[in-house]
Amino acid sequence: MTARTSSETARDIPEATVARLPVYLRALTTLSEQGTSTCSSEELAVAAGVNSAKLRKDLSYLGSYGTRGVGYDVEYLRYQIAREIGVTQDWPVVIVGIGNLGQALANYSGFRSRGFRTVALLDADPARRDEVVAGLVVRPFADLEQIVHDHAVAIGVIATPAVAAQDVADRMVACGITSILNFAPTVISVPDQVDVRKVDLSIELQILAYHEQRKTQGAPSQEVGA
Amino acid sequence: MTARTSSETARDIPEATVARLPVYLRALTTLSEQGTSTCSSEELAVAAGVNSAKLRKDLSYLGSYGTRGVGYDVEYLRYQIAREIGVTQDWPVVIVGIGNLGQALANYSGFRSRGFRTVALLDADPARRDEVVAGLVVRPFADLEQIVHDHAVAIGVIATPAVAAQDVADRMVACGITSILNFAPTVISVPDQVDVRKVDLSIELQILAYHEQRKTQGAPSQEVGA
DNA sequence: AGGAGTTTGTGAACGGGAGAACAAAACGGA
DNA sequence: TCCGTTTTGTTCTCCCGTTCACAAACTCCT
Ligand SMILES: NC(=O)c1ccc[n+]([C@@H]2O[C@H](COP(=O)([O-])OP(=O)(O)OC[C@H]3O[C@@H](n4cnc5c(N)ncnc54)[C@H](O)[C@@H]3O)[C@@H](O)[C@H]2O)c1
Ligand SMILES: NC(=O)c1ccc[n+]([C@@H]2O[C@H](COP(=O)([O-])OP(=O)(O)OC[C@H]3O[C@@H](n4cnc5c(N)ncnc54)[C@H](O)[C@@H]3O)[C@@H](O)[C@H]2O)c1
Repeated sequence: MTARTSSETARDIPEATVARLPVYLRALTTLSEQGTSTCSSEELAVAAGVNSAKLRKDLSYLGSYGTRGVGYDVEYLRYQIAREIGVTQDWPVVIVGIGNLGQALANYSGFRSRGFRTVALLDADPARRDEVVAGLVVRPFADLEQIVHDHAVAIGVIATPAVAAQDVADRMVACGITSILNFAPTVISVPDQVDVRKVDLSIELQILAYHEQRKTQGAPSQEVGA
Repeated sequence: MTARTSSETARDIPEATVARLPVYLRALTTLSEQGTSTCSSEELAVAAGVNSAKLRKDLSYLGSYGTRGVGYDVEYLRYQIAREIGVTQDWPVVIVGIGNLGQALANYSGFRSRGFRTVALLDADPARRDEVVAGLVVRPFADLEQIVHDHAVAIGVIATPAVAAQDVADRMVACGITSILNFAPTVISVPDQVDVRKVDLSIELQILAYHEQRKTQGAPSQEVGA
Protein backbone atom coordinates (compact mmCIF):
# COMPACT_ATOMS: atom_id res chain seq x y z
CA MET A 1 0.00 0.00 0.00
CA THR A 2 2.22 2.79 1.28
CA ALA A 3 5.67 3.00 -0.32
CA ARG A 4 7.82 0.51 1.50
CA THR A 5 11.36 1.26 2.48
CA SER A 6 13.18 0.01 -0.57
CA SER A 7 16.23 -0.86 1.51
CA GLU A 8 16.92 -4.47 2.42
CA THR A 9 15.44 -7.33 0.41
CA ALA A 10 12.01 -5.75 0.39
CA ARG A 11 10.88 -7.21 -2.90
CA ASP A 12 7.25 -6.50 -3.44
CA ILE A 13 5.38 -9.70 -3.97
CA PRO A 14 1.80 -9.31 -5.24
CA GLU A 15 -0.84 -10.39 -2.76
CA ALA A 16 -2.29 -12.95 -5.16
CA THR A 17 1.11 -14.56 -5.41
CA VAL A 18 1.59 -14.62 -1.64
CA ALA A 19 -1.68 -16.52 -1.36
CA ARG A 20 -0.43 -19.16 -3.76
CA LEU A 21 3.03 -19.69 -2.33
CA PRO A 22 1.71 -21.97 0.45
CA VAL A 23 0.00 -24.07 -2.20
CA TYR A 24 3.27 -24.49 -4.06
CA LEU A 25 4.99 -25.30 -0.81
CA ARG A 26 2.51 -28.07 -0.13
CA ALA A 27 2.82 -29.45 -3.65
CA LEU A 28 6.61 -29.46 -3.37
CA THR A 29 6.45 -31.26 -0.03
CA THR A 30 4.26 -33.92 -1.61
CA LEU A 31 6.61 -34.29 -4.57
CA SER A 32 9.55 -34.51 -2.22
CA GLU A 33 7.87 -37.25 -0.19
CA GLN A 34 7.28 -39.15 -3.40
CA GLY A 35 10.99 -39.06 -4.06
CA THR A 36 10.93 -36.53 -6.88
CA SER A 37 14.10 -34.45 -6.87
CA THR A 38 13.44 -32.25 -9.89
CA CYS A 39 10.29 -30.95 -11.51
CA SER A 40 9.26 -28.69 -14.35
CA SER A 41 6.95 -25.71 -13.94
CA GLU A 42 4.33 -27.72 -15.78
CA GLU A 43 4.48 -30.64 -13.33
CA LEU A 44 4.41 -28.39 -10.31
CA ALA A 45 1.60 -26.35 -11.80
CA VAL A 46 -0.51 -29.47 -12.22
CA ALA A 47 0.22 -30.55 -8.66
CA ALA A 48 -0.76 -27.11 -7.38
CA GLY A 49 -3.77 -26.79 -9.63
CA VAL A 50 -2.69 -23.62 -11.42
CA ASN A 51 -1.57 -22.45 -14.83
CA SER A 52 2.14 -23.04 -15.46
CA ALA A 53 2.76 -19.52 -16.76
CA LYS A 54 1.26 -18.12 -13.59
CA LEU A 55 3.42 -20.42 -11.53
CA ARG A 56 6.58 -19.30 -13.29
CA LYS A 57 5.68 -15.67 -12.91
CA ASP A 58 4.93 -16.19 -9.23
CA LEU A 59 8.28 -17.88 -8.66
CA SER A 60 10.07 -15.17 -10.59
CA TYR A 61 9.13 -12.70 -7.85
CA LEU A 62 11.27 -14.71 -5.44
CA GLY A 63 14.25 -14.94 -7.73
CA SER A 64 15.63 -17.20 -10.42
CA TYR A 65 15.61 -20.55 -8.72
CA GLY A 66 15.07 -22.75 -11.77
CA THR A 67 17.36 -23.99 -14.51
CA ARG A 68 16.26 -23.51 -18.11
CA GLY A 69 15.93 -26.74 -19.97
CA VAL A 70 15.80 -28.64 -16.67
CA GLY A 71 13.27 -27.30 -14.20
CA TYR A 72 13.39 -26.73 -10.46
CA ASP A 73 15.19 -28.63 -7.74
CA VAL A 74 12.36 -29.67 -5.45
CA GLU A 75 14.20 -29.41 -2.14
CA TYR A 76 15.90 -26.17 -2.98
CA LEU A 77 12.73 -24.49 -4.20
CA ARG A 78 10.79 -25.80 -1.23
CA TYR A 79 13.28 -24.21 1.12
CA GLN A 80 13.31 -20.91 -0.76
CA ILE A 81 9.53 -20.62 -0.64
CA ALA A 82 9.42 -21.62 3.03
CA ARG A 83 12.00 -18.96 3.78
CA GLU A 84 10.14 -16.33 1.80
CA ILE A 85 6.87 -17.09 3.59
CA GLY A 86 8.66 -17.22 6.91
CA VAL A 87 7.85 -20.75 7.98
CA THR A 88 11.40 -21.97 8.37
CA GLN A 89 10.99 -21.34 12.06
CA ASP A 90 7.99 -21.83 14.34
CA TRP A 91 5.45 -19.12 14.91
CA PRO A 92 3.80 -19.19 18.32
CA VAL A 93 0.01 -18.97 18.13
CA VAL A 94 -2.76 -18.51 20.69
CA ILE A 95 -6.29 -19.79 20.17
CA VAL A 96 -9.13 -17.97 21.90
CA GLY A 97 -12.49 -19.72 22.26
CA ILE A 98 -12.11 -23.44 22.91
CA GLY A 99 -15.52 -24.63 21.79
CA ASN A 100 -16.30 -27.02 18.95
CA LEU A 101 -14.06 -25.32 16.47
CA GLY A 102 -11.34 -24.21 18.86
CA GLN A 103 -10.88 -27.79 20.05
CA ALA A 104 -10.65 -29.08 16.50
CA LEU A 105 -8.00 -26.49 15.75
CA ALA A 106 -6.09 -27.32 18.90
CA ASN A 107 -6.11 -30.99 17.98
CA TYR A 108 -4.98 -30.39 14.45
CA SER A 109 -1.46 -31.64 13.88
CA GLY A 110 -1.14 -29.98 10.48
CA PHE A 111 -0.33 -26.58 11.97
CA ARG A 112 2.67 -27.83 13.85
CA SER A 113 4.15 -29.45 10.78
CA ARG A 114 3.73 -26.26 8.81
CA GLY A 115 5.58 -23.91 11.11
CA PHE A 116 3.01 -23.00 13.74
CA ARG A 117 3.02 -23.91 17.39
CA THR A 118 -0.02 -23.45 19.59
CA VAL A 119 1.31 -22.08 22.85
CA ALA A 120 -1.96 -21.47 24.67
CA LEU A 121 -5.70 -22.10 24.63
CA LEU A 122 -7.87 -19.41 26.18
CA ASP A 123 -11.54 -19.36 27.07
CA ALA A 124 -13.73 -16.99 29.03
CA ASP A 125 -15.98 -19.74 30.36
CA PRO A 126 -14.88 -20.75 33.92
CA ALA A 127 -16.42 -24.18 33.31
CA ARG A 128 -13.84 -24.83 30.61
CA ARG A 129 -10.98 -23.80 32.88
CA ASP A 130 -8.40 -26.52 33.60
CA GLU A 131 -9.81 -28.77 30.92
CA VAL A 132 -6.97 -30.31 28.92
CA VAL A 133 -7.22 -30.15 25.14
CA ALA A 134 -4.48 -31.50 22.90
CA GLY A 135 -2.09 -31.58 25.82
CA LEU A 136 -2.65 -27.97 26.78
CA VAL A 137 -4.58 -26.65 29.75
CA VAL A 138 -7.36 -24.23 28.89
CA ARG A 139 -6.55 -20.95 30.59
CA PRO A 140 -8.60 -17.87 31.44
CA PHE A 141 -8.80 -15.17 28.82
CA ALA A 142 -7.23 -12.73 31.26
CA ASP A 143 -3.95 -14.58 30.88
CA LEU A 144 -3.65 -13.36 27.30
CA GLU A 145 -1.26 -10.51 27.96
CA GLN A 146 1.09 -12.62 30.04
CA ILE A 147 1.18 -15.36 27.43
CA VAL A 148 1.68 -13.03 24.49
CA HIS A 149 4.51 -11.40 26.36
CA ASP A 150 6.17 -14.62 27.51
CA HIS A 151 6.08 -16.36 24.15
CA ALA A 152 6.39 -13.32 21.88
CA VAL A 153 3.14 -14.28 20.20
CA ALA A 154 2.33 -12.33 17.05
CA ILE A 155 -0.53 -14.42 15.69
CA GLY A 156 -3.91 -14.94 17.34
CA VAL A 157 -6.84 -17.13 16.33
CA ILE A 158 -10.40 -16.14 17.23
CA ALA A 159 -12.86 -19.02 17.56
CA THR A 160 -15.39 -17.41 19.86
CA PRO A 161 -19.01 -16.58 19.06
CA ALA A 162 -19.46 -13.56 16.83
CA VAL A 163 -20.60 -11.24 19.61
CA ALA A 164 -17.32 -11.68 21.46
CA ALA A 165 -15.03 -11.42 18.45
CA GLN A 166 -14.52 -7.65 18.38
CA ASP A 167 -13.74 -7.55 22.07
CA VAL A 168 -11.28 -10.41 21.77
CA ALA A 169 -9.65 -8.72 18.79
CA ASP A 170 -9.32 -5.45 20.69
CA ARG A 171 -7.63 -7.19 23.58
CA MET A 172 -5.32 -9.07 21.27
CA VAL A 173 -4.27 -5.85 19.61
CA ALA A 174 -3.76 -4.21 22.98
CA CYS A 175 -1.42 -7.03 23.95
CA GLY A 176 0.66 -6.58 20.85
CA ILE A 177 -0.71 -9.23 18.51
CA THR A 178 -0.43 -8.00 14.93
CA SER A 179 -1.96 -10.85 12.92
CA ILE A 180 -5.42 -12.32 13.50
CA LEU A 181 -7.19 -15.27 11.96
CA ASN A 182 -10.90 -14.83 12.59
CA PHE A 183 -13.43 -17.67 12.40
CA ALA A 184 -16.32 -15.73 13.87
CA PRO A 185 -18.85 -14.68 11.24
CA THR A 186 -18.51 -10.96 11.79
CA VAL A 187 -16.46 -8.05 10.55
CA ILE A 188 -13.87 -7.00 13.07
CA SER A 189 -12.04 -3.69 12.88
CA VAL A 190 -8.45 -3.26 13.87
CA PRO A 191 -5.70 -0.67 13.41
CA ASP A 192 -4.05 -0.48 9.98
CA GLN A 193 -0.87 -2.22 10.98
CA VAL A 194 -2.75 -5.31 12.11
CA ASP A 195 -3.56 -7.98 9.52
CA VAL A 196 -6.83 -9.85 9.74
CA ARG A 197 -7.81 -12.83 7.65
CA LYS A 198 -11.22 -14.34 8.00
CA VAL A 199 -12.48 -17.83 7.37
CA ASP A 200 -16.21 -18.06 7.03
CA LEU A 201 -17.54 -21.49 6.25
CA SER A 202 -21.12 -20.32 5.82
CA ILE A 203 -20.02 -17.90 3.14
CA GLU A 204 -18.26 -20.67 1.27
CA LEU A 205 -21.40 -22.77 1.34
CA GLN A 206 -23.49 -19.85 0.20
CA ILE A 207 -21.23 -19.25 -2.76
CA LEU A 208 -21.62 -22.90 -3.70
CA ALA A 209 -25.38 -22.59 -3.29
CA TYR A 210 -25.48 -19.63 -5.64
CA HIS A 211 -23.76 -21.55 -8.41
CA GLU A 212 -25.77 -24.66 -7.64
CA GLN A 213 -28.97 -22.70 -8.07
CA ARG A 214 -27.69 -21.46 -11.40
CA LYS A 215 -26.95 -24.97 -12.62
CA THR A 216 -30.45 -26.20 -11.93
CA GLN A 217 -31.75 -23.05 -13.62
CA GLY A 218 -34.24 -21.50 -11.29
CA ALA A 219 -35.88 -24.38 -9.46
CA PRO A 220 -34.23 -26.71 -6.94
CA SER A 221 -37.89 -27.33 -6.17
CA GLN A 222 -38.63 -30.96 -5.45
CA GLU A 223 -36.26 -31.56 -2.57
CA VAL A 224 -37.71 -28.81 -0.45
CA GLY A 225 -40.57 -30.88 0.88
CA ALA A 226 -38.68 -34.19 0.78
CA MET B 1 -18.18 -16.50 -19.68
CA THR B 2 -20.00 -18.10 -22.56
CA ALA B 3 -23.09 -16.25 -23.70
CA ARG B 4 -25.84 -17.42 -21.40
CA THR B 5 -29.34 -17.95 -22.61
CA SER B 6 -30.69 -14.47 -22.14
CA SER B 7 -34.11 -15.87 -21.38
CA GLU B 8 -35.15 -16.03 -17.73
CA THR B 9 -33.45 -13.85 -15.14
CA ALA B 10 -29.98 -15.12 -16.04
CA ARG B 11 -28.10 -11.97 -15.13
CA ASP B 12 -24.39 -12.43 -14.99
CA ILE B 13 -23.08 -11.51 -11.58
CA PRO B 14 -19.28 -11.11 -11.26
CA GLU B 15 -17.63 -13.71 -9.08
CA ALA B 16 -16.17 -11.09 -6.74
CA THR B 17 -19.68 -9.78 -6.15
CA VAL B 18 -21.08 -13.25 -5.49
CA ALA B 19 -18.45 -13.72 -2.80
CA ARG B 20 -19.57 -10.53 -1.06
CA LEU B 21 -23.32 -11.06 -1.19
CA PRO B 22 -23.26 -13.40 1.84
CA VAL B 23 -21.41 -10.71 3.78
CA TYR B 24 -24.11 -8.19 2.95
CA LEU B 25 -26.72 -10.73 3.90
CA ARG B 26 -25.14 -11.20 7.30
CA ALA B 27 -24.83 -7.45 7.85
CA LEU B 28 -28.49 -6.97 6.93
CA THR B 29 -29.54 -9.71 9.31
CA THR B 30 -27.64 -7.99 12.09
CA LEU B 31 -29.17 -4.62 11.26
CA SER B 32 -32.61 -6.21 11.16
CA GLU B 33 -32.11 -7.79 14.57
CA GLN B 34 -31.12 -4.38 15.91
CA GLY B 35 -34.46 -3.04 14.73
CA THR B 36 -33.16 -1.01 11.80
CA SER B 37 -35.72 -0.91 9.02
CA THR B 38 -33.89 1.27 6.53
CA CYS B 39 -30.23 1.86 5.81
CA SER B 40 -28.07 3.79 3.38
CA SER B 41 -25.37 2.20 1.26
CA GLU B 42 -22.85 3.93 3.49
CA GLU B 43 -24.21 2.37 6.69
CA LEU B 44 -24.44 -1.07 5.16
CA ALA B 45 -20.96 -0.74 3.69
CA VAL B 46 -19.52 0.03 7.10
CA ALA B 47 -21.33 -2.95 8.61
CA ALA B 48 -20.02 -5.20 5.86
CA GLY B 49 -16.53 -3.74 5.91
CA VAL B 50 -16.46 -2.62 2.29
CA ASN B 51 -16.41 0.55 0.24
CA SER B 52 -19.88 2.06 -0.29
CA ALA B 53 -19.37 2.53 -4.04
CA LYS B 54 -18.46 -1.10 -4.35
CA LEU B 55 -21.52 -2.09 -2.35
CA ARG B 56 -23.84 -0.07 -4.58
CA LYS B 57 -22.31 -1.50 -7.70
CA ASP B 58 -22.67 -5.01 -6.32
CA LEU B 59 -26.33 -4.45 -5.49
CA SER B 60 -26.97 -2.94 -8.89
CA TYR B 61 -26.26 -6.35 -10.46
CA LEU B 62 -29.29 -7.71 -8.64
CA GLY B 63 -31.58 -4.89 -9.67
CA SER B 64 -32.70 -1.51 -8.38
CA TYR B 65 -33.80 -2.31 -4.89
CA GLY B 66 -32.99 1.00 -3.27
CA THR B 67 -34.71 4.36 -3.20
CA ARG B 68 -32.69 7.44 -4.06
CA GLY B 69 -32.55 9.94 -1.27
CA VAL B 70 -33.68 7.27 1.19
CA GLY B 71 -31.63 4.09 1.07
CA TYR B 72 -32.56 0.42 1.22
CA ASP B 73 -35.35 -1.33 3.06
CA VAL B 74 -33.45 -3.78 5.24
CA GLU B 75 -35.97 -6.63 5.15
CA TYR B 76 -36.69 -6.30 1.47
CA LEU B 77 -33.04 -6.17 0.47
CA ARG B 78 -32.23 -9.06 2.77
CA TYR B 79 -34.83 -11.17 1.07
CA GLN B 80 -33.70 -10.20 -2.41
CA ILE B 81 -30.10 -11.14 -1.69
CA ALA B 82 -31.13 -14.40 -0.02
CA ARG B 83 -33.21 -15.25 -3.06
CA GLU B 84 -30.40 -14.39 -5.43
CA ILE B 85 -27.92 -16.55 -3.53
CA GLY B 86 -30.48 -19.29 -3.22
CA VAL B 87 -30.74 -19.60 0.53
CA THR B 88 -34.45 -18.93 0.82
CA GLN B 89 -34.87 -22.67 1.06
CA ASP B 90 -32.74 -25.32 2.74
CA TRP B 91 -29.92 -27.04 0.94
CA PRO B 92 -29.27 -30.59 2.10
CA VAL B 93 -25.59 -31.24 2.84
CA VAL B 94 -23.54 -34.34 3.62
CA ILE B 95 -20.34 -34.25 5.64
CA VAL B 96 -17.73 -36.92 4.99
CA GLY B 97 -15.01 -37.52 7.58
CA ILE B 98 -16.30 -37.13 11.12
CA GLY B 99 -13.03 -36.48 12.93
CA ASN B 100 -12.05 -33.36 14.83
CA LEU B 101 -13.17 -30.98 12.17
CA GLY B 102 -16.14 -32.95 10.88
CA GLN B 103 -17.62 -33.10 14.38
CA ALA B 104 -17.17 -29.38 14.86
CA LEU B 105 -18.95 -28.75 11.58
CA ALA B 106 -21.74 -31.14 12.47
CA ASN B 107 -22.24 -29.37 15.78
CA TYR B 108 -22.25 -25.94 14.24
CA SER B 109 -25.69 -24.36 14.39
CA GLY B 110 -24.78 -21.50 12.08
CA PHE B 111 -25.25 -23.58 8.94
CA ARG B 112 -28.84 -24.43 9.72
CA SER B 113 -29.76 -20.83 10.27
CA ARG B 114 -28.19 -19.83 6.97
CA GLY B 115 -30.03 -22.20 4.71
CA PHE B 116 -28.11 -25.46 5.02
CA ARG B 117 -29.26 -28.69 6.58
CA THR B 118 -26.85 -31.49 7.38
CA VAL B 119 -28.68 -34.66 6.35
CA ALA B 120 -25.94 -37.20 6.96
CA LEU B 121 -22.53 -37.76 8.54
CA LEU B 122 -20.33 -40.36 6.84
CA ASP B 123 -17.08 -41.97 7.92
CA ALA B 124 -15.04 -44.87 6.61
CA ASP B 125 -13.83 -45.89 10.06
CA PRO B 126 -16.00 -48.79 11.41
CA ALA B 127 -15.09 -47.67 14.93
CA ARG B 128 -16.97 -44.43 14.35
CA ARG B 129 -20.05 -46.23 13.10
CA ASP B 130 -23.23 -45.71 15.14
CA GLU B 131 -21.66 -42.91 17.10
CA VAL B 132 -24.13 -40.06 17.46
CA VAL B 133 -22.90 -36.57 16.64
CA ALA B 134 -25.17 -33.57 16.76
CA GLY B 135 -28.21 -35.80 16.78
CA LEU B 136 -27.17 -37.72 13.68
CA VAL B 137 -25.85 -41.26 13.53
CA VAL B 138 -22.50 -41.62 11.78
CA ARG B 139 -23.04 -43.89 8.80
CA PRO B 140 -20.68 -45.88 6.59
CA PHE B 141 -19.26 -44.10 3.58
CA ALA B 142 -20.87 -46.71 1.32
CA ASP B 143 -24.26 -45.21 2.14
CA LEU B 144 -23.36 -42.07 0.22
CA GLU B 145 -25.20 -42.90 -2.96
CA GLN B 146 -28.38 -43.88 -1.18
CA ILE B 147 -28.35 -40.70 0.91
CA VAL B 148 -27.57 -38.40 -2.00
CA HIS B 149 -30.42 -39.97 -3.92
CA ASP B 150 -32.94 -39.92 -1.08
CA HIS B 151 -32.34 -36.34 -0.05
CA ALA B 152 -31.40 -34.89 -3.45
CA VAL B 153 -28.10 -33.71 -2.02
CA ALA B 154 -26.13 -31.38 -4.26
CA ILE B 155 -23.50 -30.15 -1.80
CA GLY B 156 -20.85 -32.29 -0.12
CA VAL B 157 -18.28 -31.39 2.51
CA ILE B 158 -14.95 -33.22 2.68
CA ALA B 159 -13.30 -33.32 6.12
CA THR B 160 -11.18 -36.42 5.68
CA PRO B 161 -7.40 -36.63 5.68
CA ALA B 162 -5.76 -35.34 2.49
CA VAL B 163 -4.93 -38.79 1.14
CA ALA B 164 -8.60 -39.77 1.05
CA ALA B 165 -9.92 -36.51 -0.37
CA GLN B 166 -9.61 -37.27 -4.08
CA ASP B 167 -11.29 -40.61 -3.68
CA VAL B 168 -14.12 -39.13 -1.66
CA ALA B 169 -14.53 -36.38 -4.25
CA ASP B 170 -14.66 -38.93 -7.07
CA ARG B 171 -17.38 -40.88 -5.31
CA MET B 172 -19.34 -37.75 -4.56
CA VAL B 173 -19.23 -36.75 -8.20
CA ALA B 174 -20.25 -40.27 -9.25
CA CYS B 175 -23.29 -40.00 -6.98
CA GLY B 176 -24.35 -36.73 -8.55
CA ILE B 177 -23.00 -34.15 -6.13
CA THR B 178 -22.08 -31.01 -8.04
CA SER B 179 -20.69 -28.71 -5.35
CA ILE B 180 -17.90 -29.60 -2.95
CA LEU B 181 -16.43 -27.78 0.02
CA ASN B 182 -13.00 -29.25 0.67
CA PHE B 183 -11.15 -28.90 3.99
CA ALA B 184 -8.41 -31.36 3.18
CA PRO B 185 -5.13 -29.64 2.33
CA THR B 186 -4.83 -31.03 -1.16
CA VAL B 187 -5.86 -30.15 -4.68
CA ILE B 188 -8.74 -32.28 -5.88
CA SER B 189 -9.72 -32.52 -9.52
CA VAL B 190 -13.28 -32.83 -10.66
CA PRO B 191 -15.23 -32.46 -13.92
CA ASP B 192 -15.86 -28.94 -15.17
CA GLN B 193 -19.48 -28.81 -14.16
CA VAL B 194 -18.63 -29.49 -10.52
CA ASP B 195 -17.73 -26.55 -8.29
CA VAL B 196 -15.08 -26.93 -5.64
CA ARG B 197 -14.23 -24.43 -2.97
CA LYS B 198 -11.42 -25.09 -0.57
CA VAL B 199 -10.79 -23.89 2.93
CA ASP B 200 -7.23 -24.28 4.06
CA LEU B 201 -6.48 -22.98 7.49
CA SER B 202 -2.76 -23.59 7.21
CA ILE B 203 -2.59 -21.43 4.14
CA GLU B 204 -4.34 -18.62 5.95
CA LEU B 205 -1.82 -18.80 8.76
CA GLN B 206 1.05 -18.89 6.31
CA ILE B 207 -0.21 -15.76 4.59
CA LEU B 208 -0.33 -14.05 7.97
CA ALA B 209 3.17 -15.29 8.72
CA TYR B 210 4.47 -13.81 5.49
CA HIS B 211 3.18 -10.37 6.34
CA GLU B 212 4.24 -10.74 9.93
CA GLN B 213 7.78 -11.48 8.82
CA ARG B 214 7.68 -8.37 6.70
CA LYS B 215 6.57 -6.19 9.58
CA THR B 216 9.42 -7.26 11.81
CA GLN B 217 11.75 -6.71 8.85
CA GLY B 218 13.79 -9.82 8.50
CA ALA B 219 14.28 -11.15 12.01
CA PRO B 220 11.57 -12.61 14.26
CA SER B 221 14.70 -13.93 15.96
CA GLN B 222 14.48 -13.92 19.70
CA GLU B 223 11.39 -16.04 20.20
CA VAL B 224 12.83 -19.00 18.34
CA GLY B 225 14.70 -20.40 21.29
CA ALA B 226 12.26 -19.14 23.93
C1' DA C 1 31.95 -28.42 -31.17
C1' DG C 2 27.51 -27.70 -32.87
C1' DG C 3 22.74 -28.35 -33.40
C1' DA C 4 18.26 -30.07 -31.79
C1' DG C 5 15.26 -30.15 -28.08
C1' DT C 6 13.56 -28.48 -23.64
C1' DT C 7 12.21 -25.29 -20.18
C1' DT C 8 12.65 -20.98 -17.76
C1' DG C 9 11.90 -16.02 -17.15
C1' DT C 10 9.54 -12.06 -18.84
C1' DG C 11 7.48 -8.54 -22.05
C1' DA C 12 3.09 -7.40 -23.70
C1' DA C 13 -1.80 -7.80 -24.45
C1' DC C 14 -6.03 -8.50 -22.20
C1' DG C 15 -9.79 -8.74 -18.93
C1' DG C 16 -11.92 -7.78 -14.61
C1' DG C 17 -12.48 -5.46 -10.48
C1' DA C 18 -11.94 -1.15 -7.39
C1' DG C 19 -12.93 3.42 -6.51
C1' DA C 20 -13.88 8.33 -7.76
C1' DA C 21 -17.17 11.13 -9.45
C1' DC C 22 -21.52 12.54 -11.13
C1' DA C 23 -26.18 12.66 -13.08
C1' DA C 24 -30.75 11.00 -12.10
C1' DA C 25 -34.27 10.30 -8.81
C1' DA C 26 -36.77 10.72 -4.66
C1' DC C 27 -38.03 13.38 -0.61
C1' DG C 28 -39.23 17.42 2.34
C1' DG C 29 -40.18 22.05 3.30
C1' DA C 30 -41.76 26.44 1.99
C1' DT D 1 -45.22 23.98 -7.28
C1' DC D 2 -40.35 24.59 -6.89
C1' DC D 3 -35.92 24.26 -4.82
C1' DG D 4 -32.42 22.27 -1.84
C1' DT D 5 -30.86 17.95 0.16
C1' DT D 6 -29.93 13.24 0.20
C1' DT D 7 -28.67 9.02 -1.78
C1' DT D 8 -28.80 5.75 -5.45
C1' DG D 9 -27.28 3.80 -9.94
C1' DT D 10 -23.81 4.15 -13.34
C1' DT D 11 -19.99 5.79 -16.09
C1' DC D 12 -15.17 6.32 -16.46
C1' DT D 13 -10.56 5.58 -15.32
C1' DC D 14 -6.95 3.13 -13.22
C1' DC D 15 -4.68 -0.83 -11.43
C1' DC D 16 -3.89 -5.59 -10.58
C1' DG D 17 -3.78 -10.14 -12.07
C1' DT D 18 -3.96 -13.64 -15.78
C1' DT D 19 -2.40 -15.57 -19.88
C1' DC D 20 0.01 -15.82 -24.26
C1' DA D 21 4.03 -16.04 -26.61
C1' DC D 22 8.87 -15.93 -27.23
C1' DA D 23 13.79 -15.10 -26.58
C1' DA D 24 17.39 -16.63 -23.59
C1' DA D 25 19.60 -20.37 -21.41
C1' DC D 26 20.68 -24.91 -20.47
C1' DT D 27 21.23 -30.15 -21.64
C1' DC D 28 22.14 -33.88 -24.36
C1' DC D 29 23.35 -36.26 -28.38
C1' DT D 30 26.00 -36.79 -32.41
N1 LIG E 1 -18.08 -25.13 14.76
C1 LIG E 1 -17.95 -24.88 13.47
O1 LIG E 1 -17.78 -25.81 12.67
C2 LIG E 1 -17.99 -23.50 12.94
C3 LIG E 1 -18.16 -23.31 11.60
C4 LIG E 1 -18.17 -22.01 11.09
C5 LIG E 1 -18.01 -20.96 11.94
N2 LIG E 1 -17.86 -21.15 13.24
C6 LIG E 1 -17.68 -20.00 14.11
O2 LIG E 1 -16.60 -20.21 14.97
C7 LIG E 1 -16.87 -19.67 16.22
C8 LIG E 1 -16.78 -20.75 17.27
O3 LIG E 1 -17.69 -21.77 16.95
P1 LIG E 1 -17.92 -22.97 17.96
O4 LIG E 1 -18.85 -23.91 17.28
O5 LIG E 1 -16.63 -23.48 18.42
O6 LIG E 1 -18.69 -22.25 19.15
P2 LIG E 1 -18.78 -22.73 20.67
O7 LIG E 1 -19.92 -22.03 21.26
O8 LIG E 1 -18.72 -24.21 20.71
O9 LIG E 1 -17.43 -22.21 21.32
C9 LIG E 1 -17.21 -20.87 21.59
C10 LIG E 1 -16.26 -20.78 22.77
O10 LIG E 1 -15.85 -19.43 22.95
C11 LIG E 1 -15.86 -19.15 24.35
N3 LIG E 1 -16.02 -17.72 24.53
C12 LIG E 1 -17.15 -16.99 24.47
N4 LIG E 1 -16.89 -15.68 24.67
C13 LIG E 1 -15.57 -15.59 24.88
C14 LIG E 1 -14.70 -14.50 25.15
N5 LIG E 1 -15.16 -13.25 25.22
N6 LIG E 1 -13.41 -14.76 25.31
C15 LIG E 1 -12.94 -16.01 25.23
N7 LIG E 1 -13.70 -17.07 24.96
C16 LIG E 1 -15.01 -16.87 24.80
C17 LIG E 1 -16.99 -19.95 24.88
O11 LIG E 1 -16.81 -20.20 26.27
C18 LIG E 1 -16.89 -21.23 24.07
O12 LIG E 1 -16.07 -22.17 24.68
C19 LIG E 1 -18.26 -19.07 16.16
O13 LIG E 1 -18.16 -17.70 15.88
C20 LIG E 1 -18.86 -19.77 14.98
O14 LIG E 1 -19.80 -18.96 14.35
C21 LIG E 1 -17.84 -22.42 13.78
N1 LIG F 1 -8.92 -30.26 12.68
C1 LIG F 1 -8.67 -29.07 12.17
O1 LIG F 1 -8.81 -28.07 12.83
C2 LIG F 1 -8.20 -28.94 10.78
C3 LIG F 1 -7.65 -27.74 10.38
C4 LIG F 1 -7.24 -27.59 9.07
C5 LIG F 1 -7.39 -28.61 8.18
N2 LIG F 1 -7.91 -29.76 8.57
C6 LIG F 1 -8.06 -30.83 7.60
O2 LIG F 1 -9.35 -31.36 7.68
C7 LIG F 1 -9.30 -32.75 7.50
C8 LIG F 1 -9.87 -33.44 8.69
O3 LIG F 1 -9.15 -33.08 9.83
P1 LIG F 1 -9.43 -33.76 11.22
O4 LIG F 1 -8.58 -33.10 12.21
O5 LIG F 1 -10.88 -33.81 11.46
O6 LIG F 1 -8.88 -35.23 10.96
P2 LIG F 1 -9.29 -36.57 11.74
O7 LIG F 1 -8.24 -37.55 11.47
O8 LIG F 1 -9.67 -36.23 13.12
O9 LIG F 1 -10.61 -37.04 11.01
C9 LIG F 1 -10.63 -37.59 9.74
C10 LIG F 1 -11.82 -38.52 9.65
O10 LIG F 1 -11.98 -38.95 8.29
C11 LIG F 1 -12.27 -40.34 8.29
N3 LIG F 1 -11.88 -40.90 7.02
C12 LIG F 1 -10.64 -41.27 6.61
N4 LIG F 1 -10.67 -41.73 5.35
C13 LIG F 1 -11.95 -41.68 4.95
C14 LIG F 1 -12.61 -42.04 3.75
N5 LIG F 1 -11.95 -42.49 2.70
N6 LIG F 1 -13.94 -41.86 3.69
C15 LIG F 1 -14.60 -41.36 4.74
N7 LIG F 1 -14.04 -41.01 5.90
C16 LIG F 1 -12.73 -41.16 5.99
C17 LIG F 1 -11.50 -40.89 9.46
O11 LIG F 1 -12.08 -42.09 9.91
C18 LIG F 1 -11.63 -39.77 10.48
O12 LIG F 1 -12.77 -39.95 11.29
C19 LIG F 1 -7.85 -33.11 7.28
O13 LIG F 1 -7.60 -33.17 5.89
C20 LIG F 1 -7.13 -31.96 7.87
O14 LIG F 1 -5.90 -31.74 7.22
C21 LIG F 1 -8.33 -29.95 9.86
